[in-house]
Amino acid sequence: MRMETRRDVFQAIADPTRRAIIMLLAAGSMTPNALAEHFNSSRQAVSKHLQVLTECEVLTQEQKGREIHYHLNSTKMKEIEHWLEQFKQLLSKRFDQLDDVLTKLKTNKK
Amino acid sequence: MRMETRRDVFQAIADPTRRAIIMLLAAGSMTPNALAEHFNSSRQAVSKHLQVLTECEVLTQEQKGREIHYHLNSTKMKEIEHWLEQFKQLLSKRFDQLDDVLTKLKTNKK
DNA sequence: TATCTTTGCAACCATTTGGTAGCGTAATGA
DNA sequence: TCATTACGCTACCAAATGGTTGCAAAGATA
Repeated sequence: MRMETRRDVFQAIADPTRRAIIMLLAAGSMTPNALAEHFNSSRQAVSKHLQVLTECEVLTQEQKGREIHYHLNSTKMKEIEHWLEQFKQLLSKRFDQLDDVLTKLKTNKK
Repeated sequence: MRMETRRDVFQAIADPTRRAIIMLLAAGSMTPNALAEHFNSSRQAVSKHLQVLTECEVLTQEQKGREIHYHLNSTKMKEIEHWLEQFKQLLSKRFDQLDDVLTKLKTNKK
């Protein structure tokens, strides 16, 4: 029973196709059709992923006539970076504590 | 029509509860019951997440009597880091190209 | 030994996901 | 003007997800 649809960067990068789309858009903005050509999946399938990515605010749309150009909002990706940073800090803290324990054992042995 | 169950680090961190579990385990190994106390969800729900995380090889189990201690395989997290690194490189490349264009425009104006 | 505790596992359920097919609309181009 | 193209949107489908309840196994404890 999920309360609400979770739409965050972490969900954005959960799907391999979406990760590929992000990578392609990191190289430059593209239209759905141009993107779809890079995949086996249909235009609609890619379009759905683009929708998800837009909801996650990883992408922004720019209408140009009948074409829509999708741009990457690279700042959103920093959330992942930030989370990883916190994770690494927790890890290093743990190893610091382990160091403490080892140091104490040493001094006790003296 | 999904071909196979996707089980990778990216799917592991897609769920907020799983991200929290990873954070807790970054501080030190724990049993399912101890973990479940940190959440509103039931032991079984947490256990399911642990199962997913184990399948993703983000966690390893260690049986100690009737208790099971879950440990973090922090090396798996490097996959995320690696992906982010690639992403950033692509981004910077794009900006380099933009720089090229700007430089050329400058020289043309001369 | 009998009982409690920790845990995995299977069954089940509602919702979400990733995908397809088809329709409507608006812009482009002959 | 008429055909084509690019796209969003809806409806639909099978599989996956996140969650629950209940049960069984095996270790701890009295």
